[in-house]
Amino acid sequence: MARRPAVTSVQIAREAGVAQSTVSRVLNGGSVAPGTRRRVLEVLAKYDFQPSQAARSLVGARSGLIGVVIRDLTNPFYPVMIKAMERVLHAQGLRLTLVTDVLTADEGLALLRREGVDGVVFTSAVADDPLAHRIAGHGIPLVLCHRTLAGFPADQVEADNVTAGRLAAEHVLSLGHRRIAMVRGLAGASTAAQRGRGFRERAAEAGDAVLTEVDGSYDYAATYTAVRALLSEHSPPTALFCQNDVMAYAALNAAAACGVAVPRELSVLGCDDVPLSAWERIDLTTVRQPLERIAEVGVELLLGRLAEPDAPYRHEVLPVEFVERSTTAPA
Amino acid sequence: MARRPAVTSVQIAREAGVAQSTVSRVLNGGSVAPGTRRRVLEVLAKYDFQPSQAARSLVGARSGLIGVVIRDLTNPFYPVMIKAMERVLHAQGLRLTLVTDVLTADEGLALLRREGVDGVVFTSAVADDPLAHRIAGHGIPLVLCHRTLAGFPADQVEADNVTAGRLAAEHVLSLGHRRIAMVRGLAGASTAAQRGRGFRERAAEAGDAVLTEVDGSYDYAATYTAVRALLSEHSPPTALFCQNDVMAYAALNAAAACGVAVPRELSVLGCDDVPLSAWERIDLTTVRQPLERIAEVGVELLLGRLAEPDAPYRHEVLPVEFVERSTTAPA
DNA sequence: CTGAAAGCGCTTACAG
DNA sequence: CTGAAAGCGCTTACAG
Repeated sequence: MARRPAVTSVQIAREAGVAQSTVSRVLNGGSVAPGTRRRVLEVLAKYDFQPSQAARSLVGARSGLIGVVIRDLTNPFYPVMIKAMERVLHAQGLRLTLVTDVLTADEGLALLRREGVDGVVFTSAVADDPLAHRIAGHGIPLVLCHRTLAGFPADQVEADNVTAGRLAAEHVLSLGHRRIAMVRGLAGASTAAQRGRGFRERAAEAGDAVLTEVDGSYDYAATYTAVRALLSEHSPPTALFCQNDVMAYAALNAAAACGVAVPRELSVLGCDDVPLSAWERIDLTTVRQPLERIAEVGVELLLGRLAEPDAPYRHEVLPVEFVERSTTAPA
Repeated sequence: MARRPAVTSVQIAREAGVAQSTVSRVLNGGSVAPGTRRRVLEVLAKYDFQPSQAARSLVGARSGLIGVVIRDLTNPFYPVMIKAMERVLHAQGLRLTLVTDVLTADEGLALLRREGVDGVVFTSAVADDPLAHRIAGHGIPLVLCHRTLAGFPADQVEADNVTAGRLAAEHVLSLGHRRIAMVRGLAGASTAAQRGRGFRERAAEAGDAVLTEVDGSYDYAATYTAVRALLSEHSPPTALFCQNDVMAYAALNAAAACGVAVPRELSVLGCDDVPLSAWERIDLTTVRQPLERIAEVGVELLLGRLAEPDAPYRHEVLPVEFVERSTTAPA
């Protein structure tokens, strides 16, 4: 079996002629005489010794494992975030365990508990999220990252999504569009609520804009269908704000399928600025949120929390930036 | 600390009035009298007990953890595979730990050993891969999945990549193209070698085709640059076969950047058929390999190996399928 | 600085 | 069917 380690700290100790606890000390940076340390290090190197994580986390105060809860790994958004988190965690000698939507909330929680994660970065919160509450209820430190929950007792980090929505509306209005539509993200997601609010408020300020809303739920297929229906109505909108990039891709493709020219007949805007959006074939006008930075801050907040469990909660709001590309044009 | 479980099997045992070993038996399906089992189950449910994985894998024969070695998570290829693997593993009560290119080979190996993985699904093999050899060298069962290594002592599963290359060449030739280019994948990757071979052989059979090759290393940026250079030569090719879809996207975007019309001036073909390729905005002619099936078979081979360590090695080759879309046209 | 010992929470023979 | 005990490989006080 692969499981049982080929060599344990006891054997290292024997060969180095010291006690097992001494091996443990050189491994964990305890006080050891230079000569002893050198001798142990040699044997350690000889066998390329790797201490068993299972034993370590069974006895130690920490497992060194951080749970990361995401939704759909195939949304190009998440790989970017995960990679950024992995980098920060790895620099601290920590590992990451992924909980995706392949698991139910119950299964995800059970997993995080069985694994004994030190904390959780939660990226997929929705209003009254049962999983977020239950994780916290089990006393597992967590931070809300990317999507937040008002009043939730935890550190939180998100983009300035209200401004993102306002910037999108601003652009659409300045191009002269007045028949406007918005594809909403997932009900209950703070990003959807905030982007929607910013867009609506700014659109209302114009006075003469007509805003239609349809549901996309941050889902490609649902959006594709919804936008095809929208575009075949009597007087379709001339501009369409999608609350994230993936829905904007669906809209772009739906428009192509309907023979609606972008941006000549329809302007399309997204929100996120995933790398894909900069491709010439897509070239999506969107609002950039600092994806990697959000992920990094999420992890940093969690590590800070683990270091100082009683510090006051922090809530970071990161700036967004409008990115004009070629899917938008004057009405 | 989150780490220390709120309730352990000893406490469950006490409350149920049985020995701790009895709790273990109902947890693991040992023989227990119906009445006793019911009583224990009740207490288990009352606390929603979750046994510590650390303790379990420390003492048990298996950790229940499978390592999955991939390269770049941001290649849309991998999320699809990982999701498929997660599903199969989850159905067996197993978990997955990801090793990506955020880690060096040394770090990846150390991680897999410390974690005590029961086995590894290796998807990123290159010729003489040091990591694959070293994993095997440590006695950790592994299967080569998606990319293979001739003569490597392990179960292997891959697509019929030689045929994939042939099908691509066949299509290009039948459209009348004779000035042809191929963007090669990563040197040392079996997929690149096989797809290249199939394409070259079939192209050679035409007798009058001129084939140029450039390096893309399965990398978006490298391919983008290489294709821009290629398209600005005196007599650029009229058809371009990219050994995977990501490189084809780079080619499509590079062509757009150069003002080269696809498919009128340049036909572009990929290989993989990632979901993205079906988008109207991309609509890439490509050769489909059964992504999810490859992932599933990879996991199944590994589980089979764990069940029967001495079975003869299996080598599965899964069929591919040509998918004509709109990025190719007659010369 | 270093060793002997306890103990983390389980699974697995071993008795009965 | 069930309990008592050993032991997995470590970390962490506790002595010396």
